[in-house]
Amino acid sequence: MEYLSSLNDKQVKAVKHIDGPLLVLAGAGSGKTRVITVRIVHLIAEHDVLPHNILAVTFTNKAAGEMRERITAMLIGRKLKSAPLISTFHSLCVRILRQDIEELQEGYTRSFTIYDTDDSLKVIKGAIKDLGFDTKQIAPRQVLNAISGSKNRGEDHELFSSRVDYADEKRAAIGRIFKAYEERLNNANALDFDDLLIKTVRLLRKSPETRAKYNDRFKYILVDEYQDTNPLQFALVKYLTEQQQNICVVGDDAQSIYGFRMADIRNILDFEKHFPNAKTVMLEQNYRSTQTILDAADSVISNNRGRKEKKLWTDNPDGDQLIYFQAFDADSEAKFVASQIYDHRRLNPKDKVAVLYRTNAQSRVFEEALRRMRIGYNMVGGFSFYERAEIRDIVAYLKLSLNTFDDIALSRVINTPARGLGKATLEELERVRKDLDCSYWEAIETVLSEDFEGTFSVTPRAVKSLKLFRGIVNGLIAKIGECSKTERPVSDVVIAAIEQTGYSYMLKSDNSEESEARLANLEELVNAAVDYDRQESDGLRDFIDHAALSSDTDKFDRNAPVTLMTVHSAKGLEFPVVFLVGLEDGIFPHARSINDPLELEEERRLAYVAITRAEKKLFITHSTRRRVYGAETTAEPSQFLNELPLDLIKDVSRGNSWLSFAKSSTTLENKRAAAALRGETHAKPKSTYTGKTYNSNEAIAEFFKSKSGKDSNEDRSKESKPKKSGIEKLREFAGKDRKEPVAAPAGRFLPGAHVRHAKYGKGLVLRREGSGDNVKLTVSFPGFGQKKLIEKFAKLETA
DNA sequence: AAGTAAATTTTTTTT
DNA sequence: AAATTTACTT
Repeated sequence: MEYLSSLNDKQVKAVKHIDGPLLVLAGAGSGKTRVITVRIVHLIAEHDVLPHNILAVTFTNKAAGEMRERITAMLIGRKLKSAPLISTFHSLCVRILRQDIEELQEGYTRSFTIYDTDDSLKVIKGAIKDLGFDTKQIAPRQVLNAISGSKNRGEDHELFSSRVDYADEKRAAIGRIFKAYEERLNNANALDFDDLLIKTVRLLRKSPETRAKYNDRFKYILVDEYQDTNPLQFALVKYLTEQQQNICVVGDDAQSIYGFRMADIRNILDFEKHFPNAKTVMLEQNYRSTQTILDAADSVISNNRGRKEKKLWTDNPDGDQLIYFQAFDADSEAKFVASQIYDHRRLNPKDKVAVLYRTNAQSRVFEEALRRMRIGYNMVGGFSFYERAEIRDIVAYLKLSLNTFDDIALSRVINTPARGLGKATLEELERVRKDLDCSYWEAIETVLSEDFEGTFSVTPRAVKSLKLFRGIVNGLIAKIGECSKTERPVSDVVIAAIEQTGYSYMLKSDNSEESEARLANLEELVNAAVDYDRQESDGLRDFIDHAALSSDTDKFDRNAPVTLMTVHSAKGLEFPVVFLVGLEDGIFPHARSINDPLELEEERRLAYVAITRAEKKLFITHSTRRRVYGAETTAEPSQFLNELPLDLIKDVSRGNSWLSFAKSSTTLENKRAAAALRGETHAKPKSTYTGKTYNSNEAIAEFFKSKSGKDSNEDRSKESKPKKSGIEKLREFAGKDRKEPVAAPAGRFLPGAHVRHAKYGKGLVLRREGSGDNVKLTVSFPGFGQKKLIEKFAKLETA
């Protein structure tokens, strides 16, 4: 049991708890993955549990892969007949459904197709058109979000529609689209990502036998990142552990960052309620970061109201200060990051570096800067291999061959490569499909069948093309059958799909560089297929499932010197050096979250996750100018910067920065103001607040008021979740405020104007009240918060 | 029917 | 600014 010696007492406690529910509340960097992996090894080695009977569930393939690797390494040398199943929620569901979905009797067969987000959007677009709506009035993306949200809360389209207020036309429309969407998926024998969970839960609910079967199979279940489970995932866990109750969940409420996917933090907070007799272990010793980094993280997260008090501590040294850089624009920010990486790696070549940003769109400038300095990097997320058009085309051929009801796959490839099937033919086909209420494939069969010759308005040329297309797909179907018993059931079919569809001919006859790159990509697909065949091959279907469920996130390479990724993707990872970039209001926290206190708290947890990724060095940067949709805008420093302990930060900006102002402003007045905003009577002695933190109702009220002047034309009323009435009122208030005409003489400081103040420096005018000599201005000074000034006395200058 | 030019939209975060 | 969709020419 030497593997136990490397654990602390609490960790050992978690590992040694065998039977019954166990909750491990594990702070950032407290060795949570270690506990899970050692626990699994312990179950096998000491308690003779068959690996086959163990299930560990994670959220990402990346996490699953990592865990699998570690466990395999620890179990090396033991002769085991089976391996524990380590899987994401989604692939677990696919595994169950591929076996038992027919029990559900909802018309689905085992050869169902998985629709990814892109496919779903296409279905929605089709449904919108079919119902006579316009995609301009109803954004498909918005519909998908509404549908997905509803599904993840465990609601179906009927429940959705029953909740429609008749005055709300848009919601009523979405309800109808929802229904049509479900019908289309059902007809196509297709499941979207959410359906994978829904159908599995429904199956387990419906069939006690199936439930018993999996309870029997999975005697010990572990769930990682439990704070990110949504109601469906919770239900799944509940059913799977119904009999044996051997459930171990690990998570940290402070790191719950998937609220937008309906993750419910209460799942972890109420674990003891959901699973009586649960034992709880708290892991609070951090092994990862320096004290300074932990202080910074704690200082930020302590601004959240809804959280379990947890005190993370470490034996690690204080370490370096945080390094702060304010850039002039996004390019100079990237340049700074690249040169710092260069310098750091010259002295510490072994240190892995991560650049973390809020949104994928930010990655570009960093890629360019790193390339310019010839620093090798690895980017996670963004554009996945399987998202490339040529890969998707070939995969679509394969999906269609496995399931000819897959309308989306069919419409993707019917004229790819071009074979002379144009708009007219496709429209005729669509009509036939609608009239007969069948799939495209059946429509093609009908159009081509001799019984109906002359019935349809298709040109002879089109008939020829359709026959060609049908021949190709039938050829592939035959090929799949032939190859299924051979040594190469996947790669031979993939090669056939590339060759027989005319795809490789198309790319080869076009001698552009792009075509060559695409051919190379297809070769990579073949390589992946060959690899798949070489491993214990589960056949073509699994290969395709894998393509659907893998996002490039799991392509994370721990050996890459520099990794670029979103903060979300970085969860669960750690790096000696971390750059947290783009700390600006509107980016981090994201503009979409700024108006909702709960979403803002999630952004703060996200910031907490970002900070706690760092082991030794943390760089934080922001830029004063940034392009949004190609237009240059000025950017305010992130409100989270205000929440950091400023005395732990070293400013390396050129010239005067937001931080230099913030640091010099430690007047009593500001401290009092900050304390009052937090609803405290006395400022904490340790506090270094200088500005406003937006976490009290008053502050939020002021925030709304101030924003009203800024983007006055924006319609932000639509499709908002039910919120606290107080917030609604504030919005209304902000709305009224907005309409008030601002009758100020020209040349004065109107809302939106950039001004300079002798003491506070640059600021933005948010509000203007009164007239004549009594004009009062509300001005936001980065680092000082908002100030009310009498225009006459303030001696403001235009900046 | 296919290729090109013009217009329009896009950005949260992920399986 | 880039990518996607639509409109227009051949």
